[in-house]
Amino acid sequence: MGTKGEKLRQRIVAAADELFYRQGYENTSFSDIADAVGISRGNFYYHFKSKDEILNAVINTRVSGIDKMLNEWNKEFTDPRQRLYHYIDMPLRNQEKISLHGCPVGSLCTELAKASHSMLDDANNMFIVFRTWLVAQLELLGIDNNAEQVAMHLLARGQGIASVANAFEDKEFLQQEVKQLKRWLDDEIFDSSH
Amino acid sequence: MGTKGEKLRQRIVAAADELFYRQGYENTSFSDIADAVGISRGNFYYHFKSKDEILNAVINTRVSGIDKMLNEWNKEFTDPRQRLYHYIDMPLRNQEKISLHGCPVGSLCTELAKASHSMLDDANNMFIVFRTWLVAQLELLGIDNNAEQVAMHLLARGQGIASVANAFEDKEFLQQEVKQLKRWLDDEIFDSSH
DNA sequence: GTCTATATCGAGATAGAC
DNA sequence: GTCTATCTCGATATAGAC
Repeated sequence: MGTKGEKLRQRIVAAADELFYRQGYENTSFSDIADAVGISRGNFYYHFKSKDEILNAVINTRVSGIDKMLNEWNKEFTDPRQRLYHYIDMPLRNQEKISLHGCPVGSLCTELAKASHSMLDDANNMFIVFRTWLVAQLELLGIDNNAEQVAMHLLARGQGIASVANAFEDKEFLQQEVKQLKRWLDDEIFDSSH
Repeated sequence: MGTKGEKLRQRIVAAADELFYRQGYENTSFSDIADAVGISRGNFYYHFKSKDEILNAVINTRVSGIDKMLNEWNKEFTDPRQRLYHYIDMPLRNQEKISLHGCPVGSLCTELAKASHSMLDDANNMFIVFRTWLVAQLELLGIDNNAEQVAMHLLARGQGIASVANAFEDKEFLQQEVKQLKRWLDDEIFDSSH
């Protein structure tokens, strides 16, 4: 509500978000987050009663952050093709972080899946927001028989690029693959739609 | 050396291998492994002095297991194309496990990368064994200018399929994507090579 | 070799002073 | 609201009996 407490809460979530991305959820302790924010562990529990609670807050922040970003893309680009190019270029714009820490969406889902964590379903919403947006762009281009399938394919291609670029810490590979994915979009999607 | 101790050691590694795949490395405790094998925690330390040591053993087992599997494929299929089809079909053959636990190669590398674990380089050898084999098959088909790049592309496609299938626990998606990847191989690689 | 303690540490979580 | 203890638990790891 604009109070000082709310702002601190946001700072905690932001710090946790960054640490979960860099170190993973389970590798990040309350001490890590508290240290990053500059508060004590005890104070931490005033704002979040459990680790699941902060994970939930981080996921919600990421989901709404993705949603906000896509809305900005919609304003920035009127042509659905440009929007899709911009999506595909995303790994390129974040190549430094991705080669170091993978995709923030996929690596969290992978971690939660391994842990059989109940919040995997919530984390999947990060994917779903992207997918919904992708489907919308594809339908604007007249692709409506298999838009969902193409959208899922684009998600998977991005995950494959991020995973391998991360494992090998290889930015050149990432760049190659983004180029190749753009060609695929040109040949298979854009050409076939008119 | 065929002693009883060696056999128990192998049983420990096999149990750890399975548990690391299902639960992840860090989520698996010595107690988990000891319970699975049916020995005490204390006995465990007679065979492996640290958790890193058992991780190392699991990675080596997986690397040599992959190597052995690929050699068997080489015997089973003489045509490099058949071999590549068989590679691409691998997620299909393991679709149950992959939708539940992801790719055993990629998910371990992702976990070790997040933890900044020094053994990530060793884990990457799992990828490299596959890649080397893929390059060999592609070169047999006369693809030698960009065989490495195509091999890396195939690795990444597999990772994308496994990651998303795992996050959504979606076998249908996995099946669709394998089909699509086969078409890509037909159109982009096989057609262009003659 | 295999076991039962046990040591040690760091994690999540709580209580209560201020 | 924020802090300093403190509790509890489970993990890695060790010691030493058998």
